[in-house]
Amino acid sequence: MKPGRRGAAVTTAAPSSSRALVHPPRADIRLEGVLHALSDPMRLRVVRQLARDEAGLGGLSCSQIDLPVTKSTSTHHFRVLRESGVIQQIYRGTAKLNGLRRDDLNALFPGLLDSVLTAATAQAERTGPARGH
Amino acid sequence: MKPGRRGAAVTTAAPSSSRALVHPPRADIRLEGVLHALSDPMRLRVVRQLARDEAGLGGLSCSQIDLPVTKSTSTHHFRVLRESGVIQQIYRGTAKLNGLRRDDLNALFPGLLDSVLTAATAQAERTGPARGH
DNA sequence: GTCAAACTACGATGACTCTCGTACTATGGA
DNA sequence: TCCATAGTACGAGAGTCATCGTAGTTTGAC
Repeated sequence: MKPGRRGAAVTTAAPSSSRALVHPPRADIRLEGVLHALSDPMRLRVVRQLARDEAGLGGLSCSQIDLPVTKSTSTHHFRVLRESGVIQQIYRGTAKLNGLRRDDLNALFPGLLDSVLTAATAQAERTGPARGH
Repeated sequence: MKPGRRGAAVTTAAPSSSRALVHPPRADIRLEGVLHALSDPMRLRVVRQLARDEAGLGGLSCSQIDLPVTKSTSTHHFRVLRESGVIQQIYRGTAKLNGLRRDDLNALFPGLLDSVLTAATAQAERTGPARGH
């Protein structure tokens, strides 16, 4: 039996390498799903790191993002983020590059992502001003 | 979550009737908790109805809010909303009046509540009116 | 071809959630 | 006093979630 990719949602374009990842099309992204995805501390952490990196390059690989969990748990969180429509993932060699779906999120839920990011930063400063940066 | 005095949260003032409800003080409200509370369709529905009513009076009683679940499930959702800091509840006779904690939320997470409400309305309009295919 | 790196799949486990029904308490009136 | 109204408490069932460990796949380099 094949790994059987469920769904068959539009995969925006030809991946730069080979394997394809299923992303929900913009119209299928649900507010409840996005809020749920963002309500987990680990996933919020991923999103913040992606946002911080955003200006520079095209994305961060999973292993570049520092999470205090095992790799398989990490995979789980990245999948939740992708399937809820928060992030985009493309294979690049053996790595997988992650980026926020800013355009889609802003089109559907104007201001939401930014207010969550701002709130997360504010809360982090409030809670632990004496910590990593 | 034992009902037992967790934290001794400040109950903003003398209740107009008698029984006291425990609310988290502003500083204890966590972004993850708020996002989680808002990620449930029923609770989002409650919050939207409270927002719609907001201009007028002081609050809606639980039974005025239309939810397609039993009373005990309803109680559960109101508690999650209260304990996460999203709503405020006060007893008024046999009823319990509910209102959004707008000031606290805006102070902690500027713009978040409004962008969620806007997003929820937009999504409802997108999904609701046509229901085409 | 072989090997390491990066990530996935699968199965398990313990915790939490949403839902309900039934029984209970508190309040305000007839 | 008795009763209806509004909501709570408790317990159960079904489901989902976060986490892990182990085993597997894909890719690129040697």
